[in-house]
Amino acid sequence: MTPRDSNPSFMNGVPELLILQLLQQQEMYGYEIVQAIRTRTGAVIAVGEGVVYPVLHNLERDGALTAQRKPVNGRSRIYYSLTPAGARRLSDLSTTWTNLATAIQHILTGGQHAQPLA
Amino acid sequence: MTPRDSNPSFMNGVPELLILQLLQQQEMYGYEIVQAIRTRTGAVIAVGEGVVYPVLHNLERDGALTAQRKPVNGRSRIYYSLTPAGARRLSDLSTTWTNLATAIQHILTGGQHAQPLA
DNA sequence: TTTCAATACCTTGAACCGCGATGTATCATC
DNA sequence: GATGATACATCGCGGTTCAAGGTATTGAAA
Repeated sequence: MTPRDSNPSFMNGVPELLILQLLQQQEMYGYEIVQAIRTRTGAVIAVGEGVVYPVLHNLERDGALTAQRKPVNGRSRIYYSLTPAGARRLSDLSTTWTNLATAIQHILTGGQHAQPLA
Repeated sequence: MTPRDSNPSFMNGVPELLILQLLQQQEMYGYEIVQAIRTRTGAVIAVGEGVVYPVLHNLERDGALTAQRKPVNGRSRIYYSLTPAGARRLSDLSTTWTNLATAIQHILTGGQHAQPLA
């Protein structure tokens, strides 16, 4: 009864988190984001365009991003910027992620005192 | 061509990682693992039995665990132990996870020097 | 000059994982 | 003798992610 908002897996939403974080630092376009994630993580994380573009569309639909089309070098780019709502969303996801990673790290270190991740 | 084994999402397999880690410390049975994860993470992570039992079955099938049935207080428990293969698997997953979490943390901290997670 | 690689956008089908629900059975408690 | 905790198990749903494909422009190579 009452379908309710379905429960996403507790580990999902990382691409969204990364994208929001990147856009908080500077406005970017989709293709740029794909490469930024690849390069800044030393290719440890590589999300494809098939992941990034849908996320961007959803975030824009939800009012977390604004899009602005700009022709550059004869190529059409769509630059995305964080809205205040997007910043809030980033803040929430970031907190959730840190709690999660800390909890996992806690188990991995054998329940001892948490070790720094790096 | 050549169908290949499909690529799991880069964020999956965390329950498996946690279970392997717990079993490395001591042998445990399914129901116990469910609660151990809940309590040791302060309820930040709560995987249900619908997650744990299938993972245990798969790990046993893959030779990463051995199962041993023990009646305790008239209740039948199935205790699982890590095999050497399981220990290797844990080591691999653990490394992968740490790399991943470090990479994400690196982006979250704005590409500066990584901050300790806890 | 045509062909290839890179840029830049996009969608779609399938896979997989995790989730809640559900089911069985035993034990202790009330 | 009903309820709740223990302990096992499975199943279908749904969401995320993935690879693959598609369009179009630019610039370099062949």
